[in-house]
Amino acid sequence: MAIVKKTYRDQIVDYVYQLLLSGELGPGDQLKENLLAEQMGISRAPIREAMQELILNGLVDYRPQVGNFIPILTAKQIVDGYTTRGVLEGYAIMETRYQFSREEVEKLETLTLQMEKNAANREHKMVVDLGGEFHDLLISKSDNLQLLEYTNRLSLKLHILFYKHWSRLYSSGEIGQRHRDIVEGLKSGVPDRIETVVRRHYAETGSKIAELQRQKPVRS
Amino acid sequence: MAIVKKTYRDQIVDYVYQLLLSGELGPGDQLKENLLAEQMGISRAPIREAMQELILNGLVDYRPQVGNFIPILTAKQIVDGYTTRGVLEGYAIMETRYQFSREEVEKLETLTLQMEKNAANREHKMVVDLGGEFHDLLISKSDNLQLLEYTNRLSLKLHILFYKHWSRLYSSGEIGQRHRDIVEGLKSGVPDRIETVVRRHYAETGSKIAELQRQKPVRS
DNA sequence: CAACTACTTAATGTCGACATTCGACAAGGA
DNA sequence: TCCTTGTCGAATGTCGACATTAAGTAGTTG
Repeated sequence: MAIVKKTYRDQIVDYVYQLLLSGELGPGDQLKENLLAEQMGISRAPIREAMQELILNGLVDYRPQVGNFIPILTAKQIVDGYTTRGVLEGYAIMETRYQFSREEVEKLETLTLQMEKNAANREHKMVVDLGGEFHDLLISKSDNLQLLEYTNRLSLKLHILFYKHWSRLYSSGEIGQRHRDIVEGLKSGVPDRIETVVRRHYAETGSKIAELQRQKPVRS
Repeated sequence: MAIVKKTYRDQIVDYVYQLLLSGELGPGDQLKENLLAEQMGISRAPIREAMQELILNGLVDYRPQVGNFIPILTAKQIVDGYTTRGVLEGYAIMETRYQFSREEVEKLETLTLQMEKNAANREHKMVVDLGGEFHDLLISKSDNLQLLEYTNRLSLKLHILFYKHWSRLYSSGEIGQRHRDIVEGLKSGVPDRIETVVRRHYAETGSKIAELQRQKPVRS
């Protein structure tokens, strides 16, 4: 395992991700270049370059001459984000539906059971990790890098911005049912079927999160 | 009409677009920060920030500690790019298929005829402009900003990188048939139909351009 | 002659300081 | 009271210089 010497820019991006995931930074907060530079012991130049990446990935709202802010998404923006994700991943999975081996399908079913179990035990972190594994396996067959690029960027954005909500998203039963539907759609081999199931899955996830957001729209 | 005072960063991005569209810059060329700074009479800082945007939009390949280069896309990358565009736009149009008025559909048909006519007269620039208008009208009904963001970015990337090929893409008859198929799919109101037609349209466009690229893979 | 090494060059990566601009707040007047 | 205006502070936008690194080149050695 090679030790890659990352440029400051990448380190800054990761650092901001951590701030967001840990809750130290939330919707509406401003990312001040001076402060970040001071905290990391570097100058503002690489920070401003890292900002561009965060802006383009939708994790930061840029207001000229004013600053960069963590976006406050409306319910519609949340739903639209997940809908778009469903469109991208639905296609990726549909197109590669025949490439899954029997072992891989069984792995998906095992992951579903594990998710159900951990959800029942309130092991939210485990549920999230297992869900990530389930998701990664599903789209792993695609070799359309352009499609995967957008998919990964959008996944990252949604993950970082809404990670905190995941623990209250679904009941154990719902999680099981949802993922079983996806696996069944995949096993059916019918193009429309799997694509529709995936789209619906993300549409409903978006609605759920938008609903949670609505319950506490502002931050402390 | 307000005069918007653009930041240097945006001006640089536009400048690079012009260099690409005019052919002064082509696949494999390096964008040297010093040179750009000198040409525009500014320092390298805003140029490096503009680079981030170009990189994230796929118009520049970044190689750490080496430089930024205009990408040389493989045939598969070209096809994948257009395929992805078909997925995004196909969904956007499918979802809004009932929102088109009679006048707007007639406008689409008029544009198709005009494209045919101009293509027959070798007025390539006009064909491109009309095609853009056709395309813009088709996706104008969507209010999913996340979807439109990816769509627009991808359109821009493909437009800028392959603009030079458009003049030899299609015969007049092909252009007419293609766009008539899309309009017919829209008029049918059948979800699968219009989405499939749009996907196929872009898949074929991608194949065509990849083929042209293959004929002259390197640049003068 | 091939391969390895040290050097050189030219580009990117980073820094600290200065210039500019937005937004808040206070003072003044209708 | 409300609106306008001027001032001020803090943040972003930009600059020029220096540090670092990758790749080519010349030289050396087997």
